[in-house]
Amino acid sequence: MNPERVVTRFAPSPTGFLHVGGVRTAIYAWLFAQKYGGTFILRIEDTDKEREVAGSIEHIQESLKWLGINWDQGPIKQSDRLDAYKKYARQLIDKGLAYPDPYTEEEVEKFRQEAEVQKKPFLYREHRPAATDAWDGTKPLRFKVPEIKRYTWHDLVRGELSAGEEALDDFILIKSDGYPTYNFAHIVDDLEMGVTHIMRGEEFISSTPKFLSLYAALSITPPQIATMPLILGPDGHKKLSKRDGAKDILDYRKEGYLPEAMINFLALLGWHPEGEQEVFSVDELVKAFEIGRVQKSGAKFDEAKLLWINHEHIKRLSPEDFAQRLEALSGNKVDRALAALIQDRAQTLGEAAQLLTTEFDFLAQEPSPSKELLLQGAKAEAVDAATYLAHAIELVGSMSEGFTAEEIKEVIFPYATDVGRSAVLWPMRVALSGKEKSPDPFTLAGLLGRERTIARLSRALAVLK
RNA sequence: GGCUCUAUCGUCUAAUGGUUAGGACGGCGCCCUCUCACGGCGCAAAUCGGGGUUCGAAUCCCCGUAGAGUCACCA
Repeated sequence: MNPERVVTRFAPSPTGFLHVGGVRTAIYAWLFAQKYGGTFILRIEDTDKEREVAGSIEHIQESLKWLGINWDQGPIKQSDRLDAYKKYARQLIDKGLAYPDPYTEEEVEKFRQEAEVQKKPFLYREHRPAATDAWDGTKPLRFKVPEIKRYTWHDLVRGELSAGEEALDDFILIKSDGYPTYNFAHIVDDLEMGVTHIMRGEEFISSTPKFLSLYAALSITPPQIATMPLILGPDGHKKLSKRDGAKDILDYRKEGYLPEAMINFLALLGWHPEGEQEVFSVDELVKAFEIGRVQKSGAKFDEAKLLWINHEHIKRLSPEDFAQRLEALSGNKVDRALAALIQDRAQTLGEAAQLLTTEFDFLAQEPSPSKELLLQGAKAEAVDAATYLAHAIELVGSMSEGFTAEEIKEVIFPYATDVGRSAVLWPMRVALSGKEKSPDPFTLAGLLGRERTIARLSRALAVLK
């Protein structure tokens, strides 16, 4: 493959947000272009003004930017290119391969219903008018399929594919509102933009013969086609849709998923390189990506595995990077020492941010643990626990040098091991954190510093007595 | 209904004619351990069914079955 020639594109329609299905198609097209040093184009297929949702284009761009999927060209809007479509439509008319549809929408709808009643596929070409007027732009312009035959083609993922004559029809090129259909516009655009490889979902397999007949009519060599498997919803076998709980990809950002984790997860949902590696950096994915290893069958979207991959990526972040991302998400300044404590514990940044205000608020809040809590896991009577705690306070108080977790452990641990670890460490830890669950007492003491440690321990001692 | 695609543990997948069918997630158990989390170790768990081809089939072929896609002035 000539690396200079690879041009791929992602061509969403601006009908709302991007969900994981669309994003994965974008990822594959982008990875492929990256791998071969090619060009990746963002094209907006806004030829259906009815379905267009305001703000979608910005939203789509923001989503791609968050993921780090950068485009080399675009966004190119199809609505800005109506002249180009007219030009090619004119070519087809001149060749006698396009004609205005004389029927009303109701009449066509009647044909369709008749076909359905007869349990036959609807084919407009069976009602193709014998003669038509010149196209004046007020009627839909239809393609006149020049040759009804079986088409066979090669798909980069599926191999040889073919479809019979039922897949060919006189489809609409230009709608009565002057906008082209997807079927026509994407072919013109891919040609003019020099697209070499098309990645798209399997819903387009059955219309591929239509495209191939149009390529032939325009004397174009079609680009390489790679059909992506569907992403299915978590329950059942249906294609993932907004109704099935498909979320806006930017919702994942809000919840504290890392973009690199998202890319890692989606890339592996329907593709896997050789070997058993599961966690990949984006660079590694680019290097490893092979279009031929894309899966043929659909994959269920498994939130649990996404969570796991996100956690893996969080753990691999530098502590400073983690803290900064946490700050970006929460909008608050984050204590670096606390951040270091929760980096291994939180599966998402959102969970991390929450930990900071709940389980890990012991730096800000003065704990006042009850006697019950102080003894809960201590395996010791109150009197004994009090004695041990008093001794622990003495030990800590006698430390003249540094006050790090390691040094505190050196002082306390031998004693605790001697008289019973749970009897010493549990009350001590609860005294410092006020929580049933928390990091170990040495870490806590190191964070709190000598004065606050002694204050908290003393307060707990009073409660025990 | 026509046309078309797909089919390995619950899930994501590896094995492109020869493996005790491998890994990961999730589940369960054990270890580490004052608790929680992290970490380590282990267990259960699959080739949709039936025919062929072959010394040998998850892999190739055929027939079923199941699921999916499509048959728009949507993409």
